[in-house]
Amino acid sequence: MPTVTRKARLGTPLRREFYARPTLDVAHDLIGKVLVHVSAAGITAGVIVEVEAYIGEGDAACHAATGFTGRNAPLYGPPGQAYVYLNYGIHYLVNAVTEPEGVPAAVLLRALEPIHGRDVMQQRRASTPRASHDLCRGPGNLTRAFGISLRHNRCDLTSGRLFIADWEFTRRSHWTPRIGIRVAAGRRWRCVASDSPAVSR
DNA sequence: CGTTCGATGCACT
DNA sequence: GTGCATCGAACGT
Repeated sequence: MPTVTRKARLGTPLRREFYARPTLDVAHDLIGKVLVHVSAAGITAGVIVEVEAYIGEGDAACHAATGFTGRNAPLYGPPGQAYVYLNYGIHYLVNAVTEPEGVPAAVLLRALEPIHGRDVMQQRRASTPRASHDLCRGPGNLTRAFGISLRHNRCDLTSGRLFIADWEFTRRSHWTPRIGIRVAAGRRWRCVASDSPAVSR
């Protein structure tokens, strides 16, 4: 079965030390890694090709810009856990928390290249058939394709059914300004795989 | 091509 | 009450 083959080729989940580093380093190194979700509907996996960094209370676009609140509490928690929230009342967005515990920062996952479970993604996306590179393009689209919701908030990405693992290929990447935000848009904290057809816009 | 705009929930002011 | 780290349909050119 392809399932077994793919799983066997996946590395083990990235360890907590990977996330307990400067956020820009983590963001850069997440390009080319693989997000995996083992769910009842099936296994989905995709190569991370677009991310954005949100760093600290001094970053006006970071949810921690107004200090500790109930919603942004995960940002202050241990690195390597997921921060999931509902955006525009419609879309779930998933982040990987970074930096040592107490430093509110995270990397937003914005796009993936599907490598397994495209049929499951397609079903979750509903509507019309989509090209592979469209299934997980955009932060709201990828959570939908992966079945990620508020249930995954604060879940541990270094163990369990939702995790990020090494992958056998590395990707060339470059930095651009963050997109879709209304403040602090000048910072070039968006990292994309340079040759990917699955990135935004 | 391009731009506008409605849907929709909730944290925060 | 306001404003989103969005998406896609519906327009206009």
